[in-house]
Amino acid sequence: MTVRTEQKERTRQDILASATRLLRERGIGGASVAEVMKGAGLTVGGFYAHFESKEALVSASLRQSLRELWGNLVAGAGKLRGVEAVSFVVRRYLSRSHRDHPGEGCPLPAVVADVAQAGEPVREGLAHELGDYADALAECIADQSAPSRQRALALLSLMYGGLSLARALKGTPVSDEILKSCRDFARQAFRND
Amino acid sequence: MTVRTEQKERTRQDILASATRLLRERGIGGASVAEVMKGAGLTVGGFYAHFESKEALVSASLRQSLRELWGNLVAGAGKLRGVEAVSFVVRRYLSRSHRDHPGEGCPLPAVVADVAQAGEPVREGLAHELGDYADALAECIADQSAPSRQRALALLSLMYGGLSLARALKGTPVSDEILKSCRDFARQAFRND
DNA sequence: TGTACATCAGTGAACGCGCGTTCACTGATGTAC
DNA sequence: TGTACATCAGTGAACGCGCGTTCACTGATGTAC
Repeated sequence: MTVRTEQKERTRQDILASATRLLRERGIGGASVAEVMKGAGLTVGGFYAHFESKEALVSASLRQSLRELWGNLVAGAGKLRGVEAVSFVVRRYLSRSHRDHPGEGCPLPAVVADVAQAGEPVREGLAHELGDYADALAECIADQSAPSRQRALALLSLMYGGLSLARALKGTPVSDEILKSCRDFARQAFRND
Repeated sequence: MTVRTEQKERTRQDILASATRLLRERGIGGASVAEVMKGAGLTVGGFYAHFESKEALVSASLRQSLRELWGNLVAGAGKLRGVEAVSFVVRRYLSRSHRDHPGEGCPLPAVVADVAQAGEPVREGLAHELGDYADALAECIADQSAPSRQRALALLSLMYGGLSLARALKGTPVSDEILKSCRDFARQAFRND
Protein backbone atom coordinates (compact mmCIF):
# COMPACT_ATOMS: atom_id res chain seq x y z
CA MET A 1 0.00 0.00 0.00
CA THR A 2 2.48 2.64 1.14
CA VAL A 3 4.93 1.41 -1.47
CA ARG A 4 2.31 2.06 -4.09
CA THR A 5 1.43 5.54 -2.87
CA GLU A 6 5.10 6.42 -2.46
CA GLN A 7 5.75 5.41 -6.03
CA LYS A 8 2.78 7.43 -7.18
CA GLU A 9 3.94 10.47 -5.24
CA ARG A 10 7.35 10.17 -6.86
CA THR A 11 5.72 10.03 -10.28
CA ARG A 12 3.69 13.13 -9.40
CA GLN A 13 6.89 14.95 -8.57
CA ASP A 14 8.41 13.82 -11.88
CA ILE A 15 5.43 15.25 -13.76
CA LEU A 16 5.66 18.47 -11.75
CA ALA A 17 9.37 18.78 -12.48
CA SER A 18 8.84 18.23 -16.19
CA ALA A 19 6.00 20.74 -16.23
CA THR A 20 8.05 23.33 -14.36
CA ARG A 21 10.90 23.11 -16.84
CA LEU A 22 8.63 23.29 -19.89
CA LEU A 23 6.51 26.09 -18.42
CA ARG A 24 9.54 28.26 -17.78
CA GLU A 25 10.97 27.56 -21.21
CA ARG A 26 7.85 27.85 -23.37
CA GLY A 27 5.02 29.30 -21.31
CA ILE A 28 1.63 27.77 -20.61
CA GLY A 29 0.58 27.45 -24.24
CA GLY A 30 3.87 25.88 -25.25
CA ALA A 31 3.82 23.21 -22.55
CA SER A 32 1.21 20.68 -23.69
CA VAL A 33 0.06 17.92 -21.36
CA ALA A 34 1.42 15.31 -23.77
CA GLU A 35 4.89 16.91 -23.80
CA VAL A 36 4.93 17.35 -20.04
CA MET A 37 4.17 13.64 -19.61
CA LYS A 38 6.77 12.71 -22.23
CA GLY A 39 9.30 14.77 -20.30
CA ALA A 40 8.51 12.66 -17.23
CA GLY A 41 8.92 9.44 -19.24
CA LEU A 42 5.18 8.75 -19.30
CA THR A 43 2.31 8.82 -21.77
CA VAL A 44 -0.46 11.34 -21.88
CA GLY A 45 -3.32 9.19 -20.56
CA GLY A 46 -1.96 8.85 -17.06
CA PHE A 47 -1.93 12.55 -16.37
CA TYR A 48 -5.40 12.82 -14.90
CA ALA A 49 -4.65 10.29 -12.20
CA HIS A 50 -2.25 12.90 -10.76
CA PHE A 51 -3.81 16.28 -11.52
CA GLU A 52 -7.39 17.39 -11.92
CA SER A 53 -6.65 19.51 -14.98
CA LYS A 54 -3.89 21.35 -16.78
CA GLU A 55 -4.80 24.48 -14.86
CA ALA A 56 -4.23 22.65 -11.57
CA LEU A 57 -0.81 21.52 -12.81
CA VAL A 58 0.17 25.03 -13.85
CA SER A 59 -0.96 26.41 -10.53
CA ALA A 60 1.01 23.83 -8.53
CA SER A 61 4.11 24.23 -10.69
CA LEU A 62 4.03 28.00 -10.48
CA ARG A 63 3.66 28.07 -6.71
CA GLN A 64 6.50 25.62 -6.19
CA SER A 65 8.99 27.15 -8.58
CA LEU A 66 8.31 30.72 -7.45
CA ARG A 67 8.80 29.80 -3.82
CA GLU A 68 12.01 27.99 -4.68
CA LEU A 69 13.47 30.82 -6.72
CA TRP A 70 12.67 33.71 -4.39
CA GLY A 71 13.52 31.67 -1.34
CA ASN A 72 16.95 30.91 -2.75
CA LEU A 73 17.45 34.50 -3.80
CA VAL A 74 16.74 35.98 -0.38
CA ALA A 75 18.55 33.15 1.43
CA GLY A 76 21.53 33.59 -0.89
CA ALA A 77 21.89 37.20 0.20
CA GLY A 78 22.56 35.80 3.68
CA LYS A 79 23.57 38.49 6.16
CA LEU A 80 24.02 41.17 3.51
CA ARG A 81 21.88 44.27 4.06
CA GLY A 82 21.04 47.49 2.25
CA VAL A 83 22.73 48.25 -1.04
CA GLU A 84 24.92 45.17 -0.72
CA ALA A 85 21.89 42.90 -0.57
CA VAL A 86 20.33 44.73 -3.52
CA SER A 87 23.56 44.38 -5.44
CA PHE A 88 23.69 40.64 -4.77
CA VAL A 89 20.06 40.07 -5.72
CA VAL A 90 20.15 42.01 -9.00
CA ARG A 91 23.51 40.53 -9.97
CA ARG A 92 21.90 37.11 -9.79
CA TYR A 93 18.42 37.84 -11.11
CA LEU A 94 19.45 40.26 -13.85
CA SER A 95 22.37 38.13 -15.09
CA ARG A 96 22.98 37.01 -18.64
CA SER A 97 23.02 33.46 -17.31
CA HIS A 98 19.52 33.81 -15.87
CA ARG A 99 18.33 35.36 -19.12
CA ASP A 100 19.81 32.55 -21.20
CA HIS A 101 18.52 29.62 -19.12
CA PRO A 102 14.80 30.18 -18.60
CA GLY A 103 14.30 26.49 -17.79
CA GLU A 104 16.06 26.87 -14.45
CA GLY A 105 15.04 30.41 -13.59
CA CYS A 106 12.11 32.60 -12.67
CA PRO A 107 8.80 31.43 -14.15
CA LEU A 108 7.20 34.88 -14.09
CA PRO A 109 8.25 36.10 -17.56
CA ALA A 110 6.66 33.06 -19.19
CA VAL A 111 3.34 33.17 -17.37
CA VAL A 112 2.48 36.70 -16.20
CA ALA A 113 0.56 37.59 -19.37
CA ASP A 114 -1.53 34.42 -19.07
CA VAL A 115 -2.19 35.05 -15.39
CA ALA A 116 -3.71 38.40 -16.33
CA GLN A 117 -6.25 36.46 -18.42
CA ALA A 118 -6.83 33.78 -15.77
CA GLY A 119 -9.56 33.58 -13.15
CA GLU A 120 -9.57 35.45 -9.87
CA PRO A 121 -8.33 32.52 -7.70
CA VAL A 122 -5.10 32.25 -9.71
CA ARG A 123 -4.50 35.98 -9.56
CA GLU A 124 -5.21 36.12 -5.83
CA GLY A 125 -2.84 33.22 -5.22
CA LEU A 126 -0.02 34.95 -7.06
CA ALA A 127 -0.80 38.27 -5.34
CA HIS A 128 -0.50 36.66 -1.93
CA GLU A 129 2.77 35.03 -2.83
CA LEU A 130 4.33 38.10 -4.43
CA GLY A 131 3.35 40.05 -1.32
CA ASP A 132 5.27 37.54 0.80
CA TYR A 133 8.38 37.76 -1.39
CA ALA A 134 8.20 41.53 -1.26
CA ASP A 135 8.13 41.45 2.55
CA ALA A 136 11.08 39.06 2.71
CA LEU A 137 12.98 41.16 0.19
CA ALA A 138 12.12 44.34 2.10
CA GLU A 139 13.73 43.03 5.25
CA CYS A 140 16.74 41.89 3.30
CA ILE A 141 17.38 45.15 1.49
CA ALA A 142 16.65 47.42 4.46
CA ASP A 143 19.64 49.03 6.12
CA GLN A 144 19.41 51.76 8.75
CA SER A 145 15.96 52.76 7.60
CA ALA A 146 12.92 50.59 8.23
CA PRO A 147 12.11 47.77 5.79
CA SER A 148 10.03 49.19 2.99
CA ARG A 149 7.60 46.86 1.28
CA GLN A 150 6.94 49.63 -1.23
CA ARG A 151 10.52 49.83 -2.39
CA ALA A 152 10.75 46.04 -2.47
CA LEU A 153 7.72 45.86 -4.77
CA ALA A 154 9.28 48.42 -7.08
CA LEU A 155 12.59 46.56 -7.10
CA LEU A 156 10.71 43.35 -7.87
CA SER A 157 8.93 45.06 -10.77
CA LEU A 158 12.20 46.42 -12.11
CA MET A 159 13.84 43.00 -11.96
CA TYR A 160 10.91 41.21 -13.53
CA GLY A 161 10.55 43.85 -16.24
CA GLY A 162 14.23 43.95 -17.08
CA LEU A 163 14.55 40.18 -17.29
CA SER A 164 11.42 39.84 -19.44
CA LEU A 165 12.48 42.50 -21.91
CA ALA A 166 16.04 41.16 -22.03
CA ARG A 167 14.68 37.72 -22.88
CA ALA A 168 12.37 39.10 -25.55
CA LEU A 169 15.35 40.87 -27.16
CA LYS A 170 17.84 38.05 -26.66
CA GLY A 171 20.57 38.08 -29.29
CA THR A 172 20.53 41.86 -29.75
CA PRO A 173 22.88 44.40 -28.10
CA VAL A 174 19.91 46.09 -26.41
CA SER A 175 19.30 42.92 -24.40
CA ASP A 176 22.63 43.17 -22.58
CA GLU A 177 22.16 46.92 -22.21
CA ILE A 178 18.86 46.43 -20.43
CA LEU A 179 20.28 43.96 -17.93
CA LYS A 180 23.16 46.24 -17.07
CA SER A 181 21.01 49.37 -16.94
CA CYS A 182 18.56 47.78 -14.51
CA ARG A 183 21.33 46.47 -12.27
CA ASP A 184 22.97 49.90 -12.11
CA PHE A 185 19.67 51.68 -11.63
CA ALA A 186 18.75 49.47 -8.68
CA ARG A 187 22.14 49.87 -7.01
CA GLN A 188 22.07 53.61 -7.44
CA ALA A 189 18.56 53.90 -6.03
CA PHE A 190 19.58 52.07 -2.86
CA ARG A 191 22.99 53.68 -2.49
CA ASN A 192 21.95 56.36 -0.01
CA ASP A 193 19.81 54.10 2.09
CA MET B 1 -8.75 51.82 -59.86
CA THR B 2 -7.67 54.25 -57.14
CA VAL B 3 -11.15 54.07 -55.66
CA ARG B 4 -10.72 50.34 -55.35
CA THR B 5 -7.27 50.51 -53.83
CA GLU B 6 -8.34 53.29 -51.46
CA GLN B 7 -11.23 51.16 -50.26
CA LYS B 8 -8.92 48.22 -49.83
CA GLU B 9 -6.43 50.29 -47.89
CA ARG B 10 -9.23 51.46 -45.62
CA THR B 11 -10.27 47.85 -45.03
CA ARG B 12 -6.68 46.98 -44.23
CA GLN B 13 -6.62 49.72 -41.61
CA ASP B 14 -9.89 48.39 -40.15
CA ILE B 15 -8.37 44.92 -39.82
CA LEU B 16 -5.24 46.38 -38.27
CA ALA B 17 -7.29 48.40 -35.77
CA SER B 18 -9.33 45.37 -34.79
CA ALA B 19 -6.18 43.28 -34.42
CA THR B 20 -4.49 45.94 -32.32
CA ARG B 21 -7.37 46.10 -29.89
CA LEU B 22 -7.67 42.31 -29.56
CA LEU B 23 -3.92 41.81 -29.30
CA ARG B 24 -3.62 44.27 -26.44
CA GLU B 25 -6.62 42.78 -24.66
CA ARG B 26 -5.96 39.06 -25.10
CA GLY B 27 -2.45 38.56 -26.44
CA ILE B 28 -1.41 36.80 -29.63
CA GLY B 29 -2.99 33.46 -28.78
CA GLY B 30 -6.27 35.05 -27.76
CA ALA B 31 -6.67 37.09 -30.92
CA SER B 32 -7.66 34.58 -33.61
CA VAL B 33 -7.75 35.61 -37.26
CA ALA B 34 -11.49 34.89 -37.36
CA GLU B 35 -12.17 37.18 -34.40
CA VAL B 36 -9.94 39.92 -35.74
CA MET B 37 -11.88 39.87 -39.01
CA LYS B 38 -15.20 39.78 -37.18
CA GLY B 39 -14.07 42.85 -35.22
CA ALA B 40 -13.52 44.61 -38.54
CA GLY B 41 -16.98 43.58 -39.79
CA LEU B 42 -15.58 40.99 -42.21
CA THR B 43 -15.35 37.22 -42.54
CA VAL B 44 -12.25 35.14 -42.09
CA GLY B 45 -11.59 34.22 -45.73
CA GLY B 46 -10.69 37.72 -46.83
CA PHE B 47 -7.83 38.09 -44.44
CA TYR B 48 -5.09 36.75 -46.70
CA ALA B 49 -5.79 39.35 -49.35
CA HIS B 50 -4.49 41.93 -46.88
CA PHE B 51 -1.78 40.17 -44.88
CA GLU B 52 0.59 37.38 -45.76
CA SER B 53 0.08 35.58 -42.45
CA LYS B 54 -1.03 36.07 -38.88
CA GLU B 55 2.59 36.71 -37.94
CA ALA B 56 2.75 39.58 -40.44
CA LEU B 57 -0.40 41.06 -38.93
CA VAL B 58 0.97 40.84 -35.40
CA SER B 59 4.22 42.43 -36.50
CA ALA B 60 2.47 45.34 -38.24
CA SER B 61 0.07 45.89 -35.36
CA LEU B 62 2.80 45.81 -32.76
CA ARG B 63 4.98 48.30 -34.59
CA GLN B 64 2.13 50.74 -35.14
CA SER B 65 0.68 50.63 -31.63
CA LEU B 66 4.07 50.84 -29.92
CA ARG B 67 5.07 53.85 -31.96
CA GLU B 68 1.75 55.51 -31.23
CA LEU B 69 1.89 54.90 -27.49
CA TRP B 70 5.48 55.92 -26.86
CA GLY B 71 5.26 58.81 -29.27
CA ASN B 72 2.25 60.18 -27.39
CA LEU B 73 3.91 59.61 -24.06
CA VAL B 74 7.07 61.54 -24.89
CA ALA B 75 5.17 64.20 -26.82
CA GLY B 76 2.74 64.56 -23.90
CA ALA B 77 5.59 65.44 -21.59
CA GLY B 78 6.09 68.50 -23.80
CA LYS B 79 8.71 70.86 -22.45
CA LEU B 80 8.97 69.14 -19.07
CA ARG B 81 12.47 67.94 -18.20
CA GLY B 82 14.16 65.92 -15.48
CA VAL B 83 12.12 64.62 -12.58
CA GLU B 84 9.04 66.50 -13.81
CA ALA B 85 9.11 64.63 -17.10
CA VAL B 86 9.62 61.33 -15.25
CA SER B 87 6.74 62.17 -12.99
CA PHE B 88 4.45 62.90 -15.93
CA VAL B 89 5.42 59.75 -17.80
CA VAL B 90 4.98 57.35 -14.88
CA ARG B 91 1.76 59.01 -13.76
CA ARG B 92 0.33 58.19 -17.17
CA TYR B 93 1.90 54.82 -17.85
CA LEU B 94 1.61 53.43 -14.34
CA SER B 95 -1.95 54.61 -13.81
CA ARG B 96 -4.89 52.50 -12.71
CA SER B 97 -6.68 53.65 -15.84
CA HIS B 98 -3.89 52.28 -18.06
CA ARG B 99 -3.92 49.02 -16.11
CA ASP B 100 -7.68 48.65 -16.44
CA HIS B 101 -7.95 49.41 -20.16
CA PRO B 102 -5.42 47.21 -21.95
CA GLY B 103 -7.28 47.62 -25.24
CA GLU B 104 -6.16 51.23 -25.55
CA GLY B 105 -2.77 50.99 -23.90
CA CYS B 106 0.71 49.57 -24.23
CA PRO B 107 0.81 46.27 -26.14
CA LEU B 108 4.02 45.06 -24.51
CA PRO B 109 2.53 43.21 -21.51
CA ALA B 110 0.39 41.08 -23.81
CA VAL B 111 3.11 40.11 -26.28
CA VAL B 112 6.58 40.20 -24.70
CA ALA B 113 6.51 36.56 -23.62
CA ASP B 114 5.57 35.47 -27.13
CA VAL B 115 8.23 37.67 -28.70
CA ALA B 116 10.82 35.80 -26.62
CA GLN B 117 9.70 32.62 -28.42
CA ALA B 118 9.53 34.27 -31.85
CA GLY B 119 12.14 34.32 -34.61
CA GLU B 120 15.15 36.61 -34.73
CA PRO B 121 13.64 39.16 -37.17
CA VAL B 122 10.76 39.92 -34.79
CA ARG B 123 13.09 40.29 -31.83
CA GLU B 124 15.48 42.51 -33.77
CA GLY B 125 12.61 44.70 -34.91
CA LEU B 126 11.41 45.22 -31.37
CA ALA B 127 14.96 45.79 -30.14
CA HIS B 128 15.48 48.54 -32.69
CA GLU B 129 12.25 50.22 -31.76
CA LEU B 130 12.74 49.99 -28.00
CA GLY B 131 16.18 51.49 -28.50
CA ASP B 132 14.58 54.45 -30.27
CA TYR B 133 12.02 55.00 -27.52
CA ALA B 134 14.76 54.80 -24.93
CA ASP B 135 16.72 57.51 -26.73
CA ALA B 136 13.67 59.76 -26.99
CA LEU B 137 12.83 59.14 -23.36
CA ALA B 138 16.44 59.80 -22.34
CA GLU B 139 16.36 63.25 -23.89
CA CYS B 140 13.03 63.95 -22.26
CA ILE B 141 14.01 62.93 -18.74
CA ALA B 142 17.47 64.50 -18.81
CA ASP B 143 17.90 67.68 -16.82
CA GLN B 144 21.26 69.34 -16.13
CA SER B 145 23.11 66.10 -16.70
CA ALA B 146 23.46 64.55 -20.14
CA PRO B 147 20.70 62.34 -21.52
CA SER B 148 21.28 58.82 -20.33
CA ARG B 149 20.03 56.00 -22.51
CA GLN B 150 20.98 53.61 -19.72
CA ARG B 151 18.69 55.21 -17.18
CA ALA B 152 15.92 55.46 -19.78
CA LEU B 153 16.16 51.73 -20.46
CA ALA B 154 15.91 51.01 -16.74
CA LEU B 155 12.94 53.34 -16.37
CA LEU B 156 11.30 51.64 -19.32
CA SER B 157 11.85 48.23 -17.71
CA LEU B 158 10.43 49.45 -14.42
CA MET B 159 7.34 50.82 -16.12
CA TYR B 160 6.78 47.74 -18.24
CA GLY B 161 7.37 45.42 -15.28
CA GLY B 162 5.11 47.33 -12.92
CA LEU B 163 2.25 47.56 -15.41
CA SER B 164 2.50 43.86 -16.31
CA LEU B 165 2.49 42.68 -12.72
CA ALA B 166 -0.30 45.09 -11.78
CA ARG B 167 -2.41 43.70 -14.62
CA ALA B 168 -1.68 40.11 -13.61
CA LEU B 169 -2.81 40.90 -10.06
CA LYS B 170 -5.75 43.10 -11.04
CA GLY B 171 -8.48 43.06 -8.41
CA THR B 172 -6.11 42.55 -5.48
CA PRO B 173 -4.70 45.25 -3.16
CA VAL B 174 -1.16 44.35 -4.24
CA SER B 175 -1.98 45.54 -7.75
CA ASP B 176 -2.55 49.14 -6.65
CA GLU B 177 0.45 48.93 -4.34
CA ILE B 178 2.72 47.96 -7.21
CA LEU B 179 1.63 50.86 -9.39
CA LYS B 180 2.15 53.39 -6.62
CA SER B 181 5.47 51.86 -5.53
CA CYS B 182 6.88 52.00 -9.04
CA ARG B 183 5.75 55.59 -9.57
CA ASP B 184 7.33 56.69 -6.29
CA PHE B 185 10.49 54.69 -6.92
CA ALA B 186 10.97 56.30 -10.34
CA ARG B 187 10.39 59.82 -9.05
CA GLN B 188 12.78 59.31 -6.17
CA ALA B 189 15.48 57.90 -8.41
CA PHE B 190 15.37 60.99 -10.63
CA ARG B 191 14.92 63.53 -7.86
CA ASN B 192 18.58 64.53 -7.57
CA ASP B 193 19.21 64.65 -11.26
C1' DT C 1 4.76 -22.13 -0.18
C1' DG C 2 1.29 -21.90 -3.87
C1' DT C 3 -2.80 -20.34 -6.19
C1' DA C 4 -6.77 -17.30 -7.31
C1' DC C 5 -8.37 -12.91 -7.13
C1' DA C 6 -8.41 -7.63 -6.41
C1' DT C 7 -6.19 -3.34 -7.01
C1' DC C 8 -4.56 0.37 -9.59
C1' DA C 9 -0.64 3.07 -12.03
C1' DG C 10 0.04 3.69 -16.49
C1' DT C 11 -1.19 2.93 -21.77
C1' DG C 12 -2.72 4.58 -26.14
C1' DA C 13 -6.52 5.34 -29.21
C1' DA C 14 -10.31 8.29 -29.64
C1' DC C 15 -13.37 12.47 -28.82
C1' DG C 16 -14.66 17.29 -29.80
C1' DC C 17 -12.86 21.73 -30.46
C1' DG C 18 -10.60 25.91 -32.17
C1' DC C 19 -6.88 27.24 -34.69
C1' DG C 20 -4.32 29.15 -39.26
C1' DT C 21 -4.76 28.65 -43.89
C1' DT C 22 -6.81 27.53 -48.63
C1' DC C 23 -9.90 27.91 -52.39
C1' DA C 24 -13.91 27.79 -55.44
C1' DC C 25 -17.28 31.03 -55.69
C1' DT C 26 -20.23 35.63 -55.66
C1' DG C 27 -21.55 39.97 -56.88
C1' DA C 28 -20.56 44.75 -57.13
C1' DT C 29 -17.55 47.90 -59.63
C1' DG C 30 -14.84 49.41 -63.62
C1' DT C 31 -13.61 49.11 -68.74
C1' DA C 32 -14.18 48.52 -73.92
C1' DC C 33 -16.68 49.26 -77.79
C1' DT D 1 -26.19 55.78 -73.82
C1' DG D 2 -26.19 50.68 -73.68
C1' DT D 3 -24.26 46.10 -73.53
C1' DA D 4 -20.78 42.46 -72.79
C1' DC D 5 -16.87 41.35 -70.46
C1' DA D 6 -12.95 41.67 -66.92
C1' DT D 7 -11.52 42.60 -62.36
C1' DC D 8 -11.21 41.72 -57.68
C1' DA D 9 -12.68 42.50 -52.59
C1' DG D 10 -14.93 39.69 -49.80
C1' DT D 11 -17.59 35.04 -48.62
C1' DG D 12 -17.95 30.74 -46.27
C1' DA D 13 -17.08 25.88 -46.33
C1' DA D 14 -13.34 22.85 -45.95
C1' DC D 15 -8.50 21.18 -44.86
C1' DG D 16 -5.04 19.39 -41.59
C1' DC D 17 -3.27 19.95 -37.10
C1' DG D 18 -2.46 20.10 -32.13
C1' DC D 19 -4.77 20.74 -28.11
C1' DG D 20 -7.16 19.08 -23.34
C1' DT D 21 -9.67 15.40 -21.87
C1' DT D 22 -11.86 10.60 -21.65
C1' DC D 23 -11.96 5.73 -21.29
C1' DA D 24 -11.56 0.77 -22.11
C1' DC D 25 -7.76 -1.83 -21.40
C1' DT D 26 -3.05 -4.01 -19.61
C1' DG D 27 0.00 -5.98 -16.61
C1' DA D 28 2.65 -5.68 -12.52
C1' DT D 29 1.97 -5.62 -7.53
C1' DG D 30 -0.42 -6.78 -3.23
C1' DT D 31 -3.86 -9.73 -0.55
C1' DA D 32 -6.58 -13.92 1.04
C1' DC D 33 -6.71 -18.49 1.95
